[in-house]
Amino acid sequence: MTSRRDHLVETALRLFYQNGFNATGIDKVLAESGVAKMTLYKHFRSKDELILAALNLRDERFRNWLMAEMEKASADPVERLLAMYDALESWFRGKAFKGMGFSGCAFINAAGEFGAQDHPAHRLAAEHKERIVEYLERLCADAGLADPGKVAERLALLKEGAIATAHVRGMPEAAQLAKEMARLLIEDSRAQG
Amino acid sequence: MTSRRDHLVETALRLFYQNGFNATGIDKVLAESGVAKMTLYKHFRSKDELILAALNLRDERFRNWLMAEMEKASADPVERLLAMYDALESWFRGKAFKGMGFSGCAFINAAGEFGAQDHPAHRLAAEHKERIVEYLERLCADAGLADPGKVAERLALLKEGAIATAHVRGMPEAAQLAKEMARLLIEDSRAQG
DNA sequence: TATAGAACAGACAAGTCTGTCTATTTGTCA
DNA sequence: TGACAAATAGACAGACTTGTCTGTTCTATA
Repeated sequence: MTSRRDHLVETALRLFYQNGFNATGIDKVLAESGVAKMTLYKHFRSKDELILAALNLRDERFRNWLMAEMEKASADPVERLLAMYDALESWFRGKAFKGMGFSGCAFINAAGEFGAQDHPAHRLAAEHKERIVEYLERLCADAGLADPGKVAERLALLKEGAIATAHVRGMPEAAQLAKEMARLLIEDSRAQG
Repeated sequence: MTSRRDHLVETALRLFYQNGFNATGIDKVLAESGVAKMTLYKHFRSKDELILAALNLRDERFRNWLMAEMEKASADPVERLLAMYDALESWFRGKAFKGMGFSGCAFINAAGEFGAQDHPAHRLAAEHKERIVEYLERLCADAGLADPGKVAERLALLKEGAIATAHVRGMPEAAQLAKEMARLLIEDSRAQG
């Protein structure tokens, strides 16, 4: 049995993600979740706080999903890195998070709506991206690649490019473009290592 | 001397880009531009139409700026392709469009706020991206690269990745990461051609 | 079964939003 | 200077926003 608070954050995440943060009113979240307004304001001081809670949930959920997909694909670190792009493609095709069709990256979207670099939601987005880079860097190191930090940053950039392309242009196959480039990159890094 | 309509669209673009589409009210655009509300509604049927006009202006301005930067960098098509990433970096550092600090890609942001693929603003964003791919494809063909369409898509994906990374994480050096990968990619395409 | 905390419904304030309207002023061309 | 078109200010409607408040009902535990 989930708490009212969790249920609220869950609903908020879905609506914010699908329809945007500013475009989604507090009343819609309440109606959809069947929670009373006073309950919301008991748990959160403001809509902004609810937005941050929703993004924190997304951060945890998304990274857990991505890491699980990568880890179940193979035990080899290089194969795991490449499996990230297959996971992305299944996300782009709407097969990853039940009840939530693909609407781009929640954090890129948040950074778009809250443009100021020092806005809490924008900062949270940056942290999310950096946590993923850290994970990729560990895998690169495990794979024995030269300069794992640099390779991880490049693989992450390919991931962002695939997400933006898939969303803006409705082009899920962008994931495979990114994967081919990633393969080339890792080969190059091995030739030099 | 610019018409009232042009002045309105110019101001709208700046405010929508810096502060978001939904977060920017019509009244702010009017106050900032010194235009009367009735003048706006004489030229545009709704705020949505003003948004589309602003995005169309952005499309034209941005592509002209990018192509000019690339073309003044070199006469060699491969050098021109690589110069794109240098242009991106100067944009990320706020040196490209006077009065408009870098707030990510207006079209990625628009796709984020207007998530539905068939929303006119989302469609316009997709068209903008595809026009740039077409331009890159012409340059790839001029350079005699094998499969210019494929290389152009890859170079474009690197561009999107650099933009998203630079914006979300405040990391303008992402442009150089993308440039190095682009160089690797073009070399690879030449080896096969 | 009694009590306490949590969630409920629904009204309300104060402000913002888009879009419409009228009446006045400005600017241009003959 | 006269006439006509364009732009102005500012009020207004009606819907929507976030956040507060009151009083009722549910639920879990002692």
